Amino acid sequence: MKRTHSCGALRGADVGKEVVLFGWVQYTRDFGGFRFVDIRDRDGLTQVVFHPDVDAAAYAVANQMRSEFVIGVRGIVRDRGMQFSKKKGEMVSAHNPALATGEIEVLAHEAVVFNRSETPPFEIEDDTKTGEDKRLAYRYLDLRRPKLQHVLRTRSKMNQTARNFLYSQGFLELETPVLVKYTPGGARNFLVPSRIHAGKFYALAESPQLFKQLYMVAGFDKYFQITRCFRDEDLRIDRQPEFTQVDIEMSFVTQEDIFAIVEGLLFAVWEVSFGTSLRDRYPDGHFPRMRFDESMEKYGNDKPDLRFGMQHTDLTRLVVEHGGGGVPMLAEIADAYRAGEDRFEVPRRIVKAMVVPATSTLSRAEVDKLEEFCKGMGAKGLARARLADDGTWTQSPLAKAATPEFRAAVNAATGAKAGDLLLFQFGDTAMVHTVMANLRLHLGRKLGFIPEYGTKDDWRFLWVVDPPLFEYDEKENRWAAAHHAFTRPHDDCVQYLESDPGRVLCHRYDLVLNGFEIAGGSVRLHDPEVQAKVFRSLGISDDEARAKFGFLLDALRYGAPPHGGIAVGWDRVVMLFSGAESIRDVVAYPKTQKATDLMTDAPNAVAPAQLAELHVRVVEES
RNA sequence: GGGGUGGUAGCGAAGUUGGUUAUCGCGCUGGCCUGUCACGCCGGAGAUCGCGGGUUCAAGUCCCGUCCACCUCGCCA
Repeated sequence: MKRTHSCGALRGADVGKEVVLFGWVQYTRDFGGFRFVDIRDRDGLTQVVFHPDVDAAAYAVANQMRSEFVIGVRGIVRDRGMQFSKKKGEMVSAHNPALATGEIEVLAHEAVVFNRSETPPFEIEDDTKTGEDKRLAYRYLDLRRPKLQHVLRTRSKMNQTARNFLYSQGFLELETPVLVKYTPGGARNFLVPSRIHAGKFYALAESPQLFKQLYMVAGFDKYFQITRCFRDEDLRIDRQPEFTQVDIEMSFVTQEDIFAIVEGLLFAVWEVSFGTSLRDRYPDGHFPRMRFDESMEKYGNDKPDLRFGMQHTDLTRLVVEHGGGGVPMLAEIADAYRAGEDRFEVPRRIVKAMVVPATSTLSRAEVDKLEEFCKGMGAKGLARARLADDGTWTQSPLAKAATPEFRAAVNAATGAKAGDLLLFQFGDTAMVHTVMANLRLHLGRKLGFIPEYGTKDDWRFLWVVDPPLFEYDEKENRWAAAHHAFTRPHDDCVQYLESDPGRVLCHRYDLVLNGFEIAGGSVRLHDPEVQAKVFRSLGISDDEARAKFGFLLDALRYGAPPHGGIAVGWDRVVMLFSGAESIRDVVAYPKTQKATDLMTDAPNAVAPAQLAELHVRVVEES
């Protein structure tokens, strides 16, 4: 037998043809005298009829068939036609409109079982309720489900589209090493011991960052790569320890040129994923932009989900003006600002609020649960106030202390109306941002403004631009590079590099989609003088810089072109475009949240001899 | 490392204030059935209730510890 069609191919027009189908048994339905077998492959499902009057041998084979057996069938395509339904007592159409092949069936003249299957640990069907851990342990069975087949096929098409698009724009697909030198800072690296060099290690590349810049120095002008990156950090719903980036770097470009390429790329990929044009939503072909500081102020993070409102209001200045408004804990913050211990340019402590609309009634118990939710993220509590008709606050520990002037000012600043619920956070800036950002998302889901996962067919792309070059490391008590030390500062900020590092903005950009960062990059710093200033701000001496990044600094002195680039988090794009619940649903063989592989049981211990060869000794922790 | 949710036949779930044969659906299996398509009908097998301690006359249920999965903070330039 030689296969003639896939299991999703046959239609009414094929009636009368002799065909051969290969595939897996999806369901069997036995009627005593004859038997239906649904045969499945990656293309679809076809109903096969086995009847002893047509071929007794084939019918006998069919009686052996069970779920997931691998079979071959030769037979004639025929229209399902009208059939007498015993249940309904009349002639009815036997067509199945739910099935692409539902007009026809194959009347079997010959059948073969290529391989039997043990009863699978779970059924191969799309609306599976089987737990993810079970499915990961039998991933090869899970991947048989049409849903996952579809995701991986779409992913394949998206890869092809990305390649075609970037080739069409003059890019070269160039490779970079995975085994690289360890460089400190940034994400934790996986380390690979060297057998040849006792006591020395490679790192798995967390990104091709340095090598793609060296390609620019080497004159390749436009580089891209669909590449695997490795980071030994804790996992999340959108993070895997190994993940795929569409990595891009270009010479002689501005930020605008890079945006245009990524927009073009995503418009093209969107089209093959959805069969529609993103121009329906973004007619000029560009995504909107927001400054980093605006994003932080209104959304508490640098990846705002724009599908709903409930923006934050920064009340810090207002609190300072009102001397705390009568509330002791706020007065403490106000005093610190007035005494100059805190300053607005680089605030260490802030006060923020958000409004939960009156239409979204939250019970007292629910708000108490929200408070626990906040405490889990480091908040001391969750101050709240419900607005009465006259603007006074009820259900609030602040109600008595707050002065009427302060209360009115807060109501005005936040735009809160009668019945609305005000939620407050104050204290350490990073904590307040984290808590408020997650609170907003949590409420957004709880109140039904956004779904638990997926998009609800609402797509909000956004470039977040002009972030600070440095952020202050409270633990180390010094300035650190927010992205990396080779990001180009804004020209009008260079003057502050050494005097006031916190004010320096830079040419870094992230592309955000519905609250997920799907791409990030920067225009690189290629001016050695400015580079030296950046290192000085970071407290990195010339010697240190040379030890860490010597090869790159050398390269930049041999005629480095101005250049910049970006990396697209490909798994996240596939996840969002395919409506998957997590990144694991778009990675064929993913790791668990503890970075294990439930199917292969990686990572595992190895034999002492193997360790000895690598000059590695394992130390038992006490 | 912190906060949270869950773990009961192969799979998904129920299990009351602790009470003696641990329930249901799917799957599996035997039988019947000539138009189903998640076929239907009748019967059957299948569980050390994640694991280890403890309290109790008695623990799936209460307590302590621990493992696994998931969400999240920290972390992820």
